[in-house]
Amino acid sequence: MANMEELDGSTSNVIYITEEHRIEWTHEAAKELLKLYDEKCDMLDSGIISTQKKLWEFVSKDMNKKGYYYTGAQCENKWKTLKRTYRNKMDKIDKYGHKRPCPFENEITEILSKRPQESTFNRSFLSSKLGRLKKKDDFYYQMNLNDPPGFSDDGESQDIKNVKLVQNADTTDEDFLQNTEYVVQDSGSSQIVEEISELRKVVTKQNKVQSDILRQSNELNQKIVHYLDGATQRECQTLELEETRMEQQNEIIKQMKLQNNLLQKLLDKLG
DNA sequence: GCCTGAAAATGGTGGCGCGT
DNA sequence: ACGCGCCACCATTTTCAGGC
Repeated sequence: MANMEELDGSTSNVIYITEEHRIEWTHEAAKELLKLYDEKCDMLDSGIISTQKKLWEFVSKDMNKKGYYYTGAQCENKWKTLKRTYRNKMDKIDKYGHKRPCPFENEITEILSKRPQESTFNRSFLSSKLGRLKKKDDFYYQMNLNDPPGFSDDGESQDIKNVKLVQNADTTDEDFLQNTEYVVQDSGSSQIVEEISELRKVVTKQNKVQSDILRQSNELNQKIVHYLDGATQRECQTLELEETRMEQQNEIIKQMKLQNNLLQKLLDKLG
């Protein structure tokens, strides 16, 4: 590689640019990219990040903090390339059964398995799944590290451990980005992002468990309702049968009375 | 409230140049 | 031949402003 330009003063995480301004991705940088992308996707899912574009800006900023100087667009491109390479490899496995090592196969598999909508081209599904979770005007999120989202009732707490990521209609996305940057830097950088991500996972898990319980409860209730409906129906049928039986008995009694009358008249004539 | 068209967002793909 | 990084373009969906 001729005429390389070293952008980073440190000896590690060195990035080179060629005469044609082609950047190079080191193995470590790509691995970091996948890790950050996975994290940021979690934040996108939970609505902390509003769009994919912002996601790549955040990834880029975090990469910069770790000494990897790539733009959001470059990060996005790298992800696309990695995904394409991954798919090509998988296609070849399907077609020819043989396998050459695919870089970051495990990492990409994990990311795609968590987000199946990304593994195939299906925009409508993607949109319905992720959605634009919030309209820009509604964009108002609060994160509290002591309490997972939705579990805190003290939004005004001044506890320094707490972190708030807030954007309302009066703030621009850029303001929000900068404020978020400020808060995150002040509060311990990527560790907090990781904690948010972890907390989100816990909440998601709890929500899933709750959802499962509710679903099972609903199924049980439906069965009970179904059983009760059946019981009511059977009871109605029993009543109807009973009524019919009573009517038949009345009819029998009526006929017997007529018979008795006739017999009485016959006896009177005979004797 | 509904409709419409422009703009934005997003993922996929083809092609180019380069290196191996 | 193949892989990689990048760019440009396409198809589709969503958002949003404007008009009725």
